[in-house]
Amino acid sequence: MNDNGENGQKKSSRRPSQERTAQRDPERTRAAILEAATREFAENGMGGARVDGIAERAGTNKRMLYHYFGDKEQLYLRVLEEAYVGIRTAERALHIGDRSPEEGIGELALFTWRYFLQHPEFLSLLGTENLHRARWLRQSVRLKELHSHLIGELSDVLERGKKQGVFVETADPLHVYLTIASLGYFYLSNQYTLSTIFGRDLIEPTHLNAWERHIVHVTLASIKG
Amino acid sequence: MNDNGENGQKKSSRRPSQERTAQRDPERTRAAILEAATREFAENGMGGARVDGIAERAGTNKRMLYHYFGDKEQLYLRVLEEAYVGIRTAERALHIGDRSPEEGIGELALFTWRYFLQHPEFLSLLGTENLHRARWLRQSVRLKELHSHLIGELSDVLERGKKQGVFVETADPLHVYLTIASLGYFYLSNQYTLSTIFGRDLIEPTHLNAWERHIVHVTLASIKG
DNA sequence: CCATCAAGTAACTGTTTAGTTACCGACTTG
DNA sequence: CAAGTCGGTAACTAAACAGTTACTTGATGG
Repeated sequence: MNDNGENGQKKSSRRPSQERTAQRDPERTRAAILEAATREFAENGMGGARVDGIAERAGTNKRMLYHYFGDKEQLYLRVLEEAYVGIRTAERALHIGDRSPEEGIGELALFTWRYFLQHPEFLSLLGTENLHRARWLRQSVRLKELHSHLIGELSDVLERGKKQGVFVETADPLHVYLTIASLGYFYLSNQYTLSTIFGRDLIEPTHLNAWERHIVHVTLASIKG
Repeated sequence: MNDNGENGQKKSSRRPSQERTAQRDPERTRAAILEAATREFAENGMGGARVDGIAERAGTNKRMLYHYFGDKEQLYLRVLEEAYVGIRTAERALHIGDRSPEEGIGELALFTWRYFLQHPEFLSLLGTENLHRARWLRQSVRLKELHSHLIGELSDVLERGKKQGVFVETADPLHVYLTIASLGYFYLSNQYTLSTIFGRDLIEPTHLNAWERHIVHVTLASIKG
């Protein structure tokens, strides 16, 4: 298997790196398990996910999975944490405070919708976690502080809009965020039953674009003064 | 389903009565299994639900479950069908066309929110079914026709509102329904993760009432002309 | 150059699970 | 009342499952 034509270089001052460690690479194995687990949990939920399935997807075996992550539940929690870190990090990079209040809210709505669209596994993990009443999320120490920033930034934007008279005084940051997230989450996560019962393929680009515009419109219409 | 409410009365003048049939009552056993299955599937999803768990909740055993419903998957589909029939039946009884267009839409929004609030198992089943990409719902013959009525009625109300000049011309019946359902579904089905990450108990009556008003407000604000 | 330790494999274990079979007992009917 | 049917019970089976153990391989450093 090792037809790597490179010299077997040893004793370099640096850690054995990429090309050499095609066979043995703890970092990569670990990352592969995490990614495989994300897909397995997203596709099958906590009850339906199979440890063997994750190991196979990751191109390794159960022994490594238990070695790096303890057990199925701890692995699941890591997957969930990573998913939250992913969206909140990307969100922060938006800097919605740098624009006009209306543009800022519009940008947040657009970003959220597109992030949901590109990360169906995130929506799925949220659904699974809520089915279990946030049983694992509640145990997470890392995630609580991750979210105060979002509400804080959103709150600033709304305040500015209120002072400028473009937003109503009753506009609430949590309500605004929940509105944006609701409209994106439901449409995408329930697209399968909705498409079936209403006989319209919701994932078609035309409908997708119409709903994107709808989200921005509804969000702004609900707070405009 | 079987509208024969009482137990099967025979041509004999003396009917097998309550105390007699405490031991044997096919209708009740069947109904008990269906209700137990609804709870088990809602709480644990398809992958997490246990056939033994359903039998135990129903106060019977697996043999009866397989006798009446075939297997786990068919039982699940029956549960899902009944859940849809439940909401669509109650919805129909609203007769939103009997009021002014604005009141009609407002009533639909209120009804949907309150139904979701009182039937968390329905939301949970939807989530499970969508996790599996409507794999079982797609097989259902009964459910397709159930939903054309909703869109039809909603469409009439919107048309009337447009003619009266209270709704914008671009208002779309599916979008209106999706807006209402989105805002209710996300808030309730994701209440556990949301309450955790935002540190606010969303199920508290104060917040519940605020969100109810918000849904009606947002829905109408998005279509008012 | 060999002792050591970490990465990795694969077979195994005890338990849980969906689904089945053998049987029971009450009621109906010919 | 014999025979059959239907509602119901409980023990069983084969497969799947999460988690473990015994082992191999290969790099490193004394």
